[in-house]
Amino acid sequence: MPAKTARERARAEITGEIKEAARRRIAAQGAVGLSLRAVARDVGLVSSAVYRYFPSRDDLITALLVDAYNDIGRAAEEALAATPADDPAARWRAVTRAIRHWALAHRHEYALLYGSPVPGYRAPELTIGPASRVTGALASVVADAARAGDLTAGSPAPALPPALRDELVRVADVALPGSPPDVVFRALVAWTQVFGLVSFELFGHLENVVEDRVTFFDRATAAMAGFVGLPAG
Amino acid sequence: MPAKTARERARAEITGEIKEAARRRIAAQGAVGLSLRAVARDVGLVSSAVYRYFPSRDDLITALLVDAYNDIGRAAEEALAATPADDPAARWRAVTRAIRHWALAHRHEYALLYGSPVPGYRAPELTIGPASRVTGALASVVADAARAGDLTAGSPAPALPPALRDELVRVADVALPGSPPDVVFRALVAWTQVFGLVSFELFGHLENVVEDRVTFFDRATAAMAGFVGLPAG
DNA sequence: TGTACATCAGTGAACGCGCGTTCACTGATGTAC
DNA sequence: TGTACATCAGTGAACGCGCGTTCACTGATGTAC
Repeated sequence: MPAKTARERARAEITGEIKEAARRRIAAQGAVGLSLRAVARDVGLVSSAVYRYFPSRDDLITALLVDAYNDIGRAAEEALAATPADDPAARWRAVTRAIRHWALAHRHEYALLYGSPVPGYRAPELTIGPASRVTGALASVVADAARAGDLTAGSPAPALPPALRDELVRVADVALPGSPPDVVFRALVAWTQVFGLVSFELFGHLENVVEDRVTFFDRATAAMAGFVGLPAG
Repeated sequence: MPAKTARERARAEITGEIKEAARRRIAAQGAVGLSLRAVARDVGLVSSAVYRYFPSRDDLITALLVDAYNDIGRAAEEALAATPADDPAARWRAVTRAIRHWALAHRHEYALLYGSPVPGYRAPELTIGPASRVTGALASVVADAARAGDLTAGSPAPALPPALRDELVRVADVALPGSPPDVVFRALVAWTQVFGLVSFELFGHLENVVEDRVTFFDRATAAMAGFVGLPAG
């Protein structure tokens, strides 16, 4: 790698400043209303100058989307790495907690990732990789436990039709190597529960229902860990 | 009730036309981008005329929100009413299916209700009643079964701290009369799972994961019915 | 039943605003010889 | 090391657009006597 020129360093820095300003705007008003001109103003640039860095508003949103997926993914992976491998229930708790914490600390970014799609915006293929990191962290809690033979029976498995079993085998190959279809099935159900609960909390649907959110979340994910068959260490 | 005057009838009719046009706009482009002027154009009115019917754009959105909550609530209640009371698992299936069907048929309205909140828009108190109808239908499946003594053990209950138990007792009073805290707890977890899964499907997070959505949804909600302890009839 | 006045729906122009994107330009940085 | 040219970041004006909301008005509908 040749040494970076002044121009290259300046470019990287200003690209970062633009994204940072956009993140602040999103934190304040959400991603839908994100305005290139406002971002330019915040950075101290003329609006047309932003086009030297991002070809369009959509490209800026894509960059932020990718960053956010990587960010929440990293948080989940770090939580996983910090928890002993021989306590599957604790690992599930750690990863789900990390997801919730990241979501609370980045409400509008979470909404960008997991809320209603931004109208008129279509996320390109390149977001798929970063998007799968969080899910990968959750999946590996289950897959590691399954491979180690640590899973308890979990909830009684409903009879899965052959076509669905085949699909689940394919999912296992990609995300939960070594896990049988029943386990993959329960992991997917628990996966939707985690994000369902986080979204409900963030989007106001727990209002007047559950006030002690931390405790409820912990018990809920613990119950779902039991559903999946993850034993406490 | 005195007979309606021509003015009153016209008013009701045009109010309906405005809401209908707004619904079509939302179906096409989502609620965030909803424009009073566009709606006025669709109805054949000048934009300022809409203000004779709704004092502001936010009030129009509120009206649509209330209608949508009532609509999905009604769908859930009808599904409940159409299923024999002595088969709790079938009732859970019927209500969750109704929710998913309504969501698929009204994607953007679902997003308005359960997706990211519209920035700058704060739903007023009067939306709470209609909002609780769907949830009430789900809750009564569980509560009816509990009152009839039909619940099986369900998933092993994690030890709930006293403060949370108290909260759950309060929730039971409002929504699940006669259900003990453990049952309320599991019902809430299942509730978040249903909407988590529907949202994931609608918002594109099952892409490249599960393709046979109908089957997966059915088995997932069946598994969660088991988690709650709802017996098959 | 007819008249006089009050209510109200709808009009059309206007206010003030912000948006994404394009384009010809200037001046600084980088590169090749 | 110095010069000549190419690259590129940033400028400022402009295009064309749509938005929510207000306001004075006209004409139709409703009400009281």
